[in-house]
Amino acid sequence: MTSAPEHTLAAPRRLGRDALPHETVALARALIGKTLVHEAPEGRMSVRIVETEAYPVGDAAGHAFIGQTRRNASLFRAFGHAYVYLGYGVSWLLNVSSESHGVGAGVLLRAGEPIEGVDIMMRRRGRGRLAELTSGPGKLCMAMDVDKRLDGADFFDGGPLWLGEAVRPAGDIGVSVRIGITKDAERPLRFYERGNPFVSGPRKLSP
DNA sequence: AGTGCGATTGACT
DNA sequence: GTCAATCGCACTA
Repeated sequence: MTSAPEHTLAAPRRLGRDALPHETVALARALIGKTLVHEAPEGRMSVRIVETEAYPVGDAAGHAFIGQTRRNASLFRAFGHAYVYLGYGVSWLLNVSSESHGVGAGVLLRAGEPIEGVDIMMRRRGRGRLAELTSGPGKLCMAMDVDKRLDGADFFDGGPLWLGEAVRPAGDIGVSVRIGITKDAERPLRFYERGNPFVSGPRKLSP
């Protein structure tokens, strides 16, 4: 054999806590192209992050804006913890806590490009098109088996949910307003990889 | 104890 | 394109 099996090409190394910027908006941008991995009981799944949204300190649209509560407590944990909550009573949504302990801010992971465990994710999502497997925050969590159990998990403590180096460098990064919010709606805090078919939302917002 | 509301999705016209 | 589903949580009383 002259070439390695495809799955070995896709295995990234774990990123350390200080390999990413702790400031919220910088983190949202830096996460584009990085790998999100979940080593779940049913198998290992990973995606290349292609869309994020920043919810910085003092942002009226952020869940931390009202202060720390039971629901948003994970946003106030140290940099690099998972904040998972149920949106619209229907979908789980995954964030990475940013800044430092006691400061409520985070980055929403909105979409990924499937890399490993595509068969597992397709099964979890039911029959559907590959283009819609992980092209939205709720779809991403459904596919990767992320739910309330992972709320508060540390991305950098060697656990099953972690962030890895980029399998392929990020391309041109677009910026737009965030999707589906009404407060502080005009702020350009959504980041996505231009031209990537797995980015969510209206084409209008992702030229 | 009751009320209102989403950082969404998928089904349907 | 429109719109209902669905429920944990924060808030009011």
